[in-house]
Amino acid sequence: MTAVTIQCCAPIAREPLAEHEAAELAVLLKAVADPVRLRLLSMIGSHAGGEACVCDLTGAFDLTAPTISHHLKILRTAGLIDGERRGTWVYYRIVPETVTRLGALFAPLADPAPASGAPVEVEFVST
Amino acid sequence: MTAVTIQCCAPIAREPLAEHEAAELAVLLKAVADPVRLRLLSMIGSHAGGEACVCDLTGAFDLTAPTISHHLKILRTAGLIDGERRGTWVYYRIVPETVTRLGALFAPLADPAPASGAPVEVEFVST
DNA sequence: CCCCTACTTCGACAATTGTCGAAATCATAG
DNA sequence: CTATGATTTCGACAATTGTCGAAGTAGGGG
Repeated sequence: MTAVTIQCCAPIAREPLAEHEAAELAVLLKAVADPVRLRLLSMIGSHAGGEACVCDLTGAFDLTAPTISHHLKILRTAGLIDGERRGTWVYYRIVPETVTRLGALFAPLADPAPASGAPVEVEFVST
Repeated sequence: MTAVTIQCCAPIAREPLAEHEAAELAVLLKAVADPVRLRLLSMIGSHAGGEACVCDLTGAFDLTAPTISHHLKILRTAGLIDGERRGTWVYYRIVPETVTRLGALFAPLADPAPASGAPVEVEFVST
Protein backbone atom coordinates (compact mmCIF):
# COMPACT_ATOMS: atom_id res chain seq x y z
CA MET A 1 0.00 0.00 0.00
CA THR A 2 1.61 3.17 -1.05
CA ALA A 3 0.59 6.44 0.27
CA VAL A 4 -0.71 9.59 -1.15
CA THR A 5 1.76 12.31 -1.79
CA ILE A 6 0.08 15.53 -1.18
CA GLN A 7 1.75 18.83 -1.50
CA CYS A 8 0.16 22.00 -0.38
CA CYS A 9 0.01 24.72 2.05
CA ALA A 10 2.26 27.61 2.78
CA PRO A 11 3.61 27.90 6.31
CA ILE A 12 0.78 27.73 8.73
CA ALA A 13 0.85 31.36 9.81
CA ARG A 14 1.05 32.76 6.35
CA GLU A 15 -2.51 32.42 5.20
CA PRO A 16 -5.64 30.72 6.45
CA LEU A 17 -5.70 27.03 5.70
CA ALA A 18 -8.57 25.82 3.56
CA GLU A 19 -10.85 23.29 5.13
CA HIS A 20 -9.73 20.37 2.99
CA GLU A 21 -6.07 21.27 3.39
CA ALA A 22 -6.51 21.27 7.13
CA ALA A 23 -8.21 17.89 6.99
CA GLU A 24 -5.42 16.40 4.91
CA LEU A 25 -2.70 17.80 7.09
CA ALA A 26 -4.44 16.64 10.22
CA VAL A 27 -4.19 13.04 9.03
CA LEU A 28 -0.47 13.47 8.51
CA LEU A 29 -0.01 15.15 11.86
CA LYS A 30 -2.10 12.61 13.73
CA ALA A 31 0.29 10.01 12.42
CA VAL A 32 3.22 11.70 14.16
CA ALA A 33 1.31 12.83 17.21
CA ASP A 34 2.07 9.74 19.26
CA PRO A 35 5.06 8.99 21.43
CA VAL A 36 5.55 5.52 20.07
CA ARG A 37 5.31 6.59 16.46
CA LEU A 38 7.63 9.52 17.03
CA ARG A 39 10.23 7.21 18.44
CA LEU A 40 9.70 4.69 15.66
CA LEU A 41 10.18 7.40 13.10
CA SER A 42 13.35 8.69 14.67
CA MET A 43 14.70 5.20 15.20
CA ILE A 44 14.15 4.34 11.58
CA GLY A 45 15.54 7.60 10.32
CA SER A 46 18.68 7.50 12.38
CA HIS A 47 19.39 3.85 11.94
CA ALA A 48 22.50 2.87 10.06
CA GLY A 49 21.84 2.58 6.36
CA GLY A 50 18.75 4.74 6.68
CA GLU A 51 16.56 1.74 7.28
CA ALA A 52 15.57 -0.57 10.08
CA CYS A 53 13.79 -3.86 10.21
CA VAL A 54 10.88 -4.39 12.54
CA CYS A 55 13.04 -6.68 14.63
CA ASP A 56 15.33 -3.72 15.36
CA LEU A 57 12.40 -1.72 16.65
CA THR A 58 10.17 -3.92 18.76
CA GLY A 59 12.79 -4.48 21.41
CA ALA A 60 12.90 -0.83 22.35
CA PHE A 61 9.28 -0.82 23.48
CA ASP A 62 7.28 -2.46 26.14
CA LEU A 63 4.63 -3.29 23.58
CA THR A 64 3.58 -6.37 21.71
CA ALA A 65 4.48 -7.01 18.10
CA PRO A 66 0.95 -6.42 16.80
CA THR A 67 0.92 -3.01 18.41
CA ILE A 68 4.22 -1.99 16.83
CA SER A 69 2.95 -3.30 13.53
CA HIS A 70 -0.17 -1.21 13.95
CA HIS A 71 1.84 1.95 14.49
CA LEU A 72 4.08 1.22 11.54
CA LYS A 73 1.02 0.80 9.39
CA ILE A 74 -0.24 4.21 10.39
CA LEU A 75 3.09 5.80 9.55
CA ARG A 76 3.17 3.97 6.24
CA THR A 77 -0.38 4.91 5.32
CA ALA A 78 0.42 8.52 6.06
CA GLY A 79 3.32 8.32 3.66
CA LEU A 80 5.93 8.94 6.30
CA ILE A 81 7.72 5.64 5.91
CA ASP A 82 7.99 3.00 3.28
CA GLY A 83 8.38 -0.71 3.87
CA GLU A 84 10.00 -3.45 1.88
CA ARG A 85 10.32 -7.14 2.55
CA ARG A 86 13.71 -8.70 1.96
CA GLY A 87 13.78 -12.33 2.84
CA THR A 88 12.58 -12.96 6.32
CA TRP A 89 12.61 -9.36 7.44
CA VAL A 90 10.69 -6.24 6.58
CA TYR A 91 12.70 -3.05 6.33
CA TYR A 92 11.33 0.41 6.78
CA ARG A 93 12.82 3.70 5.73
CA ILE A 94 11.74 7.29 5.98
CA VAL A 95 10.10 9.09 3.08
CA PRO A 96 11.99 12.39 3.22
CA GLU A 97 9.53 14.34 1.08
CA THR A 98 6.74 13.86 3.57
CA VAL A 99 8.83 14.77 6.56
CA THR A 100 10.12 17.83 4.77
CA ARG A 101 6.60 18.85 4.02
CA LEU A 102 5.82 18.90 7.70
CA GLY A 103 8.88 21.00 8.32
CA ALA A 104 7.74 23.50 5.73
CA LEU A 105 4.36 23.81 7.40
CA PHE A 106 5.96 25.07 10.57
CA ALA A 107 8.62 27.06 8.81
CA PRO A 108 9.79 30.11 10.67
CA LEU A 109 7.10 32.72 10.63
CA ALA A 110 8.29 35.83 8.94
CA ASP A 111 6.70 38.90 7.57
CA PRO A 112 4.23 38.03 4.85
CA ALA A 113 6.40 39.03 1.94
CA PRO A 114 9.78 37.53 1.35
CA ALA A 115 8.48 37.36 -2.20
CA SER A 116 10.57 35.07 -4.40
CA GLY A 117 11.68 31.62 -3.48
CA ALA A 118 14.40 33.12 -1.37
CA PRO A 119 15.10 31.50 1.96
CA VAL A 120 12.97 32.77 4.75
CA GLU A 121 14.57 34.41 7.73
CA VAL A 122 13.34 34.25 11.26
CA GLU A 123 11.89 37.42 12.54
CA PHE A 124 10.05 37.78 15.76
CA VAL A 125 7.52 40.51 16.12
CA SER A 126 7.68 42.30 19.39
CA THR A 127 4.52 43.37 21.08
CA MET B 1 13.20 41.27 20.95
CA THR B 2 15.62 38.44 21.17
CA ALA B 3 15.21 35.42 19.06
CA VAL B 4 14.83 32.70 21.59
CA THR B 5 15.25 29.25 20.26
CA ILE B 6 13.85 26.60 22.45
CA GLN B 7 15.92 23.56 21.97
CA CYS B 8 14.97 20.04 22.48
CA CYS B 9 15.52 17.34 20.12
CA ALA B 10 17.49 17.33 16.97
CA PRO B 11 15.61 16.74 13.74
CA ILE B 12 13.63 13.62 14.05
CA ALA B 13 15.72 11.48 11.75
CA ARG B 14 19.00 12.50 13.27
CA GLU B 15 19.08 10.42 16.40
CA PRO B 16 16.64 8.28 18.33
CA LEU B 17 14.26 10.30 20.43
CA ALA B 18 14.37 9.62 24.14
CA GLU B 19 11.18 8.34 25.68
CA HIS B 20 10.41 11.52 27.61
CA GLU B 21 11.25 13.72 24.66
CA ALA B 22 8.84 11.75 22.53
CA ALA B 23 6.12 12.06 25.15
CA GLU B 24 6.62 15.79 25.39
CA LEU B 25 6.62 16.30 21.66
CA ALA B 26 3.56 14.13 21.24
CA VAL B 27 1.56 16.52 23.40
CA LEU B 28 2.63 19.40 21.22
CA LEU B 29 1.87 17.51 18.04
CA LYS B 30 -1.50 16.26 19.26
CA ALA B 31 -2.40 19.89 19.74
CA VAL B 32 -1.88 20.59 16.05
CA ALA B 33 -3.16 17.27 14.80
CA ASP B 34 -6.73 18.39 14.36
CA PRO B 35 -8.34 20.13 11.39
CA VAL B 36 -10.12 22.70 13.50
CA ARG B 37 -7.04 23.59 15.50
CA LEU B 38 -4.89 23.76 12.40
CA ARG B 39 -7.27 26.24 10.88
CA LEU B 40 -7.50 28.21 14.10
CA LEU B 41 -3.75 28.42 14.26
CA SER B 42 -3.41 29.58 10.69
CA MET B 43 -6.27 32.03 11.04
CA ILE B 44 -4.71 33.58 14.10
CA GLY B 45 -1.25 33.67 12.60
CA SER B 46 -2.28 35.22 9.35
CA HIS B 47 -4.76 37.67 10.79
CA ALA B 48 -4.01 41.36 10.48
CA GLY B 49 -1.95 42.58 13.39
CA GLY B 50 -0.83 39.07 14.21
CA GLU B 51 -3.75 38.50 16.50
CA ALA B 52 -7.40 37.59 16.32
CA CYS B 53 -10.20 37.70 18.82
CA VAL B 54 -12.39 34.69 19.39
CA CYS B 55 -15.23 36.52 17.70
CA ASP B 56 -13.18 36.60 14.50
CA LEU B 57 -12.77 32.85 14.61
CA THR B 58 -16.04 31.24 15.60
CA GLY B 59 -17.87 32.40 12.50
CA ALA B 60 -15.61 30.35 10.23
CA PHE B 61 -16.72 27.07 11.75
CA ASP B 62 -19.88 25.13 12.02
CA LEU B 63 -19.19 24.60 15.68
CA THR B 64 -20.50 26.05 18.91
CA ALA B 65 -18.59 28.60 20.94
CA PRO B 66 -17.72 26.16 23.73
CA THR B 67 -16.15 23.84 21.21
CA ILE B 68 -13.98 26.59 19.72
CA SER B 69 -13.03 27.65 23.20
CA HIS B 70 -12.04 24.09 23.98
CA HIS B 71 -9.74 23.92 20.97
CA LEU B 72 -8.21 27.27 21.80
CA LYS B 73 -7.49 26.03 25.28
CA ILE B 74 -5.64 23.03 23.94
CA LEU B 75 -3.53 25.24 21.69
CA ARG B 76 -2.84 27.58 24.58
CA THR B 77 -1.95 24.81 27.00
CA ALA B 78 0.47 23.43 24.44
CA GLY B 79 2.15 26.80 24.26
CA LEU B 80 1.26 27.38 20.64
CA ILE B 81 -0.85 30.46 21.21
CA ASP B 82 -1.17 33.04 23.88
CA GLY B 83 -4.36 34.80 24.88
CA GLU B 84 -5.01 38.20 26.35
CA ARG B 85 -8.24 39.82 27.37
CA ARG B 86 -8.71 43.41 26.32
CA GLY B 87 -12.05 44.72 27.35
CA THR B 88 -14.86 42.57 26.18
CA TRP B 89 -12.83 40.46 23.81
CA VAL B 90 -10.06 37.94 24.16
CA TYR B 91 -7.26 38.14 21.63
CA TYR B 92 -5.01 35.28 20.67
CA ARG B 93 -1.66 35.37 18.97
CA ILE B 94 0.83 32.78 17.92
CA VAL B 95 3.86 31.92 20.03
CA PRO B 96 6.51 31.78 17.31
CA GLU B 97 9.08 29.93 19.37
CA THR B 98 6.85 26.92 19.75
CA VAL B 99 5.90 26.79 16.10
CA THR B 100 9.53 27.14 15.13
CA ARG B 101 10.39 24.28 17.38
CA LEU B 102 8.01 22.05 15.49
CA GLY B 103 9.57 23.15 12.23
CA ALA B 104 13.00 22.24 13.51
CA LEU B 105 11.82 18.78 14.40
CA PHE B 106 11.00 18.06 10.80
CA ALA B 107 13.88 20.01 9.38
CA PRO B 108 15.21 18.74 6.10
CA LEU B 109 16.97 15.50 6.73
CA ALA B 110 20.56 15.78 5.81
CA ASP B 111 22.72 12.85 4.90
CA PRO B 112 20.93 10.08 6.68
CA ALA B 113 23.61 7.57 7.32
CA PRO B 114 27.01 6.24 6.48
CA ALA B 115 26.55 4.37 3.27
CA SER B 116 25.73 0.86 4.13
CA GLY B 117 22.77 0.37 1.92
CA ALA B 118 21.07 2.32 -0.78
CA PRO B 119 21.41 6.07 -0.38
CA VAL B 120 18.41 8.16 0.40
CA GLU B 121 17.80 11.03 -1.90
CA VAL B 122 16.56 14.22 -0.36
CA GLU B 123 14.14 16.04 -2.52
CA PHE B 124 12.51 19.35 -1.90
CA VAL B 125 8.86 19.58 -2.72
CA SER B 126 7.70 23.10 -3.10
CA THR B 127 4.20 24.31 -3.60
C1' DC C 1 7.13 -31.76 3.85
C1' DC C 2 6.60 -29.71 8.47
C1' DC C 3 8.15 -26.48 11.66
C1' DC C 4 9.96 -22.16 13.27
C1' DT C 5 10.63 -17.35 13.14
C1' DA C 6 9.12 -12.62 11.52
C1' DC C 7 5.47 -9.93 10.72
C1' DT C 8 0.51 -8.64 9.85
C1' DT C 9 -4.53 -8.92 10.29
C1' DC C 10 -8.62 -9.48 13.15
C1' DG C 11 -11.78 -8.78 17.01
C1' DA C 12 -12.43 -6.98 21.41
C1' DC C 13 -11.83 -3.72 25.07
C1' DA C 14 -10.62 0.46 27.90
C1' DA C 15 -9.00 5.14 27.51
C1' DT C 16 -8.98 9.40 25.12
C1' DT C 17 -11.09 12.94 22.39
C1' DG C 18 -14.48 16.09 19.94
C1' DT C 19 -18.82 17.77 20.40
C1' DC C 20 -22.91 19.68 22.54
C1' DG C 21 -26.22 22.28 25.90
C1' DA C 22 -26.49 24.42 30.27
C1' DA C 23 -24.51 27.22 33.49
C1' DA C 24 -20.71 30.27 35.21
C1' DT C 25 -17.58 34.34 34.66
C1' DC C 26 -16.15 38.77 33.11
C1' DA C 27 -16.61 43.45 31.23
C1' DT C 28 -19.21 47.17 29.51
C1' DA C 29 -23.59 49.94 29.02
C1' DG C 30 -27.60 51.78 30.83
C1' DC D 1 -27.41 47.35 40.29
C1' DT D 2 -29.24 45.03 36.44
C1' DA D 3 -29.01 43.72 31.64
C1' DT D 4 -26.49 42.12 27.77
C1' DG D 5 -22.90 40.22 25.01
C1' DA D 6 -18.34 37.57 24.89
C1' DT D 7 -15.98 33.80 26.47
C1' DT D 8 -14.99 29.87 29.45
C1' DT D 9 -16.14 25.89 32.47
C1' DC D 10 -18.84 21.76 33.44
C1' DG D 11 -21.09 17.31 32.61
C1' DA D 12 -22.55 14.08 29.38
C1' DC D 13 -22.26 11.47 25.22
C1' DA D 14 -20.71 9.21 20.82
C1' DA D 15 -16.68 8.44 18.00
C1' DT D 16 -11.88 7.50 17.67
C1' DT D 17 -7.68 5.43 19.20
C1' DG D 18 -4.08 2.43 21.56
C1' DT D 19 -3.55 -1.90 23.26
C1' DC D 20 -3.87 -6.83 23.65
C1' DG D 21 -4.32 -12.03 22.48
C1' DA D 22 -5.43 -15.16 18.90
C1' DA D 23 -5.09 -16.38 14.44
C1' DG D 24 -3.28 -15.67 9.69
C1' DT D 25 0.55 -15.15 5.99
C1' DA D 26 5.27 -15.51 4.34
C1' DG D 27 9.92 -17.21 3.99
C1' DG D 28 13.89 -20.30 5.34
C1' DG D 29 15.79 -24.72 7.15
C1' DG D 30 15.51 -29.13 8.93
